[in-house]
This record gives sequence, C-alpha cells and structure tokens, in this order.
Amino acid sequence: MTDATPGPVRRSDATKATILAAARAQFAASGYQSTTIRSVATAAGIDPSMVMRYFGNKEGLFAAAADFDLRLPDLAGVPRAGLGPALVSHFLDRWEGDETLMALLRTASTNEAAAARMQTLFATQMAPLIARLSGDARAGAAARAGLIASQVLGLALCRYVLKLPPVVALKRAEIVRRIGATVQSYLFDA
Amino acid sequence: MTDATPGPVRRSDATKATILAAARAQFAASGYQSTTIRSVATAAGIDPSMVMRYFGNKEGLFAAAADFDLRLPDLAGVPRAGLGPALVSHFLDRWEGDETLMALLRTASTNEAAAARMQTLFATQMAPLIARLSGDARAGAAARAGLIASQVLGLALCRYVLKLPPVVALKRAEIVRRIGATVQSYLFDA
DNA sequence: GTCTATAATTCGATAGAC
DNA sequence: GTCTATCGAATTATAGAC
Repeated sequence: MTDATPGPVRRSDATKATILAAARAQFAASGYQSTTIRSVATAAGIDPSMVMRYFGNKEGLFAAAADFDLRLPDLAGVPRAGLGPALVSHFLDRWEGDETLMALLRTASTNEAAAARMQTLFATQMAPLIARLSGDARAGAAARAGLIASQVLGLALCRYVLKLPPVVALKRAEIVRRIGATVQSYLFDA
Repeated sequence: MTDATPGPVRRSDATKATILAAARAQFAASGYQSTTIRSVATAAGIDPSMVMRYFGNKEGLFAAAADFDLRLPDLAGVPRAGLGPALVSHFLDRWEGDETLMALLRTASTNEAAAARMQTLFATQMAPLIARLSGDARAGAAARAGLIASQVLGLALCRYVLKLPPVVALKRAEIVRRIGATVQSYLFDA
C-alpha cells in the first residue's frame, strides 16, 4: 500500500486517535478510577507506554478524551413556544451520539478535575445560550440556566447512567414533550 | 466507669457504628473507589482488619453504609395543589441532613452494585408513593415517578455533587417553588 | 476483640533497547 | 516510533499472636 501524503508518514496520529477512542469508551463506561492506562492500551492494541508518551500521564489522557463541544444549535428559526422541546431534542441527540458526555458525567461524580471541567462547560457554552434565548437580565439568566441544567443532567443520569427502568422506558417523543415543557417554563416563567 | 447494661458489654456495636459513620463520610465525599478500608479505619481510629472482621470485605462495608430509608413523609394533610413543593422540601431536608444519600449518588455513577441499589430504592420507596399520590394507573404512575426522579436527582447532582455555582446560589424558597411546580406537573398533568 | 505481619495484586511511571 | 523490563507505591485480604 503506497502512501500519497506529502512529508513523513504520521502514523502517530492514527495511534493517538485509536487511543482516544478506547479511552473515551472506558471513561464513559467505568469513570476515572476504574479506567487504567493498561486497560486502555490493551483495548487499543498498543503498548501502555505509548499512552504515557502521547499524553504524559493519566490526567492528560482524560483531559484529551473529555475535550469536546456541546455543538449548541442555532435556534433562530424556532418559534419561541417550541424552544424548550427543541433544546431537549438536541441534548438527546448529543447524549446518544457521543459517549464523551457520559464519560464526563460519570467521572465528574468522583473526580475534582472533571467536576471543574463540567462547570466550565456549563459556564462557557450552556449559560450564554440560555441568556440569549430567555432574553433575561444576567442574574436571572444564570438561575434559569442552572434550573435547566438540573433537569437535563438529571435526565441523563437516570436514563443513561443509573438506567432507572421507567426512565429508560420513556419514549423519545414523551421526553421531548414533558421535559421540554419544564425547560420552557424555566426559560420564560417568573 | 461502671457498666449497667445487662449481659456482655457489646463494645463491638460502638466500634461498628464508628466505622459506619467514617465510611459514610468518605463514600459521600469521594465515591467507592477512592474510599479505602485503610483510610476508613484510620478515620475511625481503629485497625483496618477490624473493618474486614465486621463487614467481610469492601462491598459489605458499602452495603452496610448505604442502607437507609428515604423516610418519605405522610402527606395526607397536604392539599393536592401543594404536593409538589412539599415533596421537594422534604427531599432537600433529606439531602442536607444525611450524607448517606450523597454517598449513594456519588458511588452509583461508577459502581454497578450502587446503581442497582439506587434502582431498588426508587422502586420500593419512591415509585409507590408517587403512585399513591397521583392516583394514576400503574403504568402512568411509573412514568410520573421516573420524571420526578430525573428532576430531583438532577437537582442533587448539580447542587451537592457538581456544585454548579448558579444552582448552589439558588435560595431554598425558590427551589421549593420552581422545582416544586415541575414536580406538581409531573404528578398530575397529562 | 484487637492488632501485627505479610501475602498477592494491581497500577502509574521510568529507563532504555531496537 | 514502539516495545521490554522493572521500580515503587498502594490496595485488598488472610493468617495468626496476644
């Protein structure tokens, strides 16, 4: 197999991506402490020392694996009355399509660094969007964002982490409708 | 110091209680994996082998430390319109007065046994109460209980575990009012 | 009932050969 | 860039003296 890319063949990039994928999967499934450099390396089919070489230490590996974007959507075209359900629908997509979020949530319960990262994620991505949508003053917007976070994260916790049967059994449409109504209330009600 | 109790002096009971208190505190603060038998024993001022003697192994220690009662209140005298806020108020009391719940929540994210215990707690204590309060058919009541759990556990997660600043800053009265309204909706709305 | 000593693992991290 | 070998530390759990 010939290689047509110019310059040196950067095999390390592929290895890095493989390691990160394995790390994300294990952090999402077991949290920070149960995930070991050895087990990640085994899953990735490489030697444990490669993980150290690329990411320095276990903290560096987690930081690289938990780095991501909420990809909050542009909701300009959505009528005001449908913003709550639209937000819930978007979050369901993100939770189900990227295990990075679950890795962060699982880890944040027992790891200070992950909890801090969760705070940053909330402050830089979620809070500004809520402030813009609700059109509220800054102080009020922060409380609204906090209430919304409590409901959305609680849903993710019960459905994807704890797997409470009645929450797992909820149909997507019902979640969007009922939790969406709650988010709508937190966005605009006094 | 004389001992007036009949029968043998059960010093072991006091030791057991001391161990459990220390274990609960550490499980609540750090989760399952970070809590070690050694550190619990040190905090309790006894030898690590005593913990093994009384509880068999680490799992047994956690099971004993996380065994508790939600103490769900008798809400017979509460008018139907005030049930949501009354429930939220009660849960706030329980979360702030007993670190056992936080130990369970922190641990449930990364420990299968704790997650299973959380399911049992939900199914045996929370779901029946919701079914009774909502007066709904069994199937509908399960979904209502799940929705309420997602909001209440999400609040505890953001306020006591992740410590998101806007959620920590919320005054108790505002929590009871706004989250209470959500719970009320989940209890009775279609 | 309490403690000492230690066995048996497991993990993060380092040094260095190829 | 990849792997072998290994160190040092920490942990659960056991055996047994007092």
